[in-house]
Amino acid sequence: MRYEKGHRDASRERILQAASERFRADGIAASGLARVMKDAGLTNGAFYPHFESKAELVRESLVAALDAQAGQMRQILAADGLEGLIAAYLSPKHRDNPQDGCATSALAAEIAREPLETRSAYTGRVAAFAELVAAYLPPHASDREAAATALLATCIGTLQIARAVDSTEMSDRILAAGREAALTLLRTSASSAT
Amino acid sequence: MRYEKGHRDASRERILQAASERFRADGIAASGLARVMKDAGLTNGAFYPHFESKAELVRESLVAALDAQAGQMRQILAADGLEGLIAAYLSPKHRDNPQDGCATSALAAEIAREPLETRSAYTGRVAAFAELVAAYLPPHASDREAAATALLATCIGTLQIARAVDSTEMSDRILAAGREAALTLLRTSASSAT
DNA sequence: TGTACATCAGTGAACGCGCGTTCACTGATGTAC
DNA sequence: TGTACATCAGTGAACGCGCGTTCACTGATGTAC
Repeated sequence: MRYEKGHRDASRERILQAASERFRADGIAASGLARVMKDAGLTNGAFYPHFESKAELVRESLVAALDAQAGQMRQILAADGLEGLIAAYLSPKHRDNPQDGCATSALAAEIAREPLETRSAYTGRVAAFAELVAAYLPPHASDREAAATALLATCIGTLQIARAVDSTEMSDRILAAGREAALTLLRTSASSAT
Repeated sequence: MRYEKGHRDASRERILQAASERFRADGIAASGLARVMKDAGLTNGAFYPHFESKAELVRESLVAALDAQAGQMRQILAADGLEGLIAAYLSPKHRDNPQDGCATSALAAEIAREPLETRSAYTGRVAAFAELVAAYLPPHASDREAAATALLATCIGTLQIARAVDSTEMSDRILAAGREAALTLLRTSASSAT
């Protein structure tokens, strides 16, 4: 072999990682492949042996980011429950590091404009997130799936507004308001009968 | 005058309207000025006598969209209260027509990457939205501003996820879950003491 | 053991295209005298 | 009243640039005989 075994796979992983960070940081449309490839330590031309098109890279890197996120969510939920997840999601650290954070809060509007195959892959992952969260809602709650989806939506909307405003003080207040609301939804779901 | 009085202002308004729709529909980075100008019934070159740069157009058209939205919100609130606003915001019609809808749900992530001046203009408008909503929360509620912000965030996050998923059925369920959660936040805010 | 060839991840220049932006010009109508 | 000029919103071609994509080539190492 001209390169050690696994070299090609390692390159592909580096491209996916670089792309998923770049897209979350700068947006999909605003990110060029040349920059992604440079971040991955490769040159322009090495892209197409790995991916068919930018659209395929978007889909694959989005799936990678979402699957990694699911793993992190599982860990946090196991350790600190839904309260822990809410605190971690609506934290200044998450707000200030979109490149390592939730793909939905960074890319939702752009995902809505992607080809069907990408949106379909996204849809499945979102449903999985909701199931993950629903499992931590009290078993007697009515429609846990819906409550879980709304809880996620509250977190996502809050983080996006917190990122868009230009005042740190106001942004912190928005995060706090979101945490409060998320906890309220959690408690309300806990007390609602089937 | 070579053109009737007000012609220039009318052109500027058409450019702003075309831009604000195009940006909300396709995103800022993915929208070209040539297309916007064509939508406004003008040619490329007529852009720069009206605006200094694309960044200025983004800021001005965003402000226009947000101010128009504030007017619509005021009307809906006056007629149907917060319940009416929630129903209108989290409706299939709004989901399916981003070009005429909420600028935040269409552009939040991109606004976060805009120059300070744009984010600053945005911040003021978001605070105004929160005030508008807060005025319809019961007067005895604790921290109405925070409750209003969280209510808006829930609506925004819900709409974005509803737009991103590829299944209409699931999207409808997401909207319903968001409406339910928003009403819960409204009721909880109403019953919380200062 | 030595030599010819195959393999293939990656290089780097080039393709056409649309981007944001610039600019010389048009042409209808105003004003000056 | 007639003529020369000023005004200015808009035209449309062009600028350099970075985009996604293509492709001839490299070079290290495998395999065949």
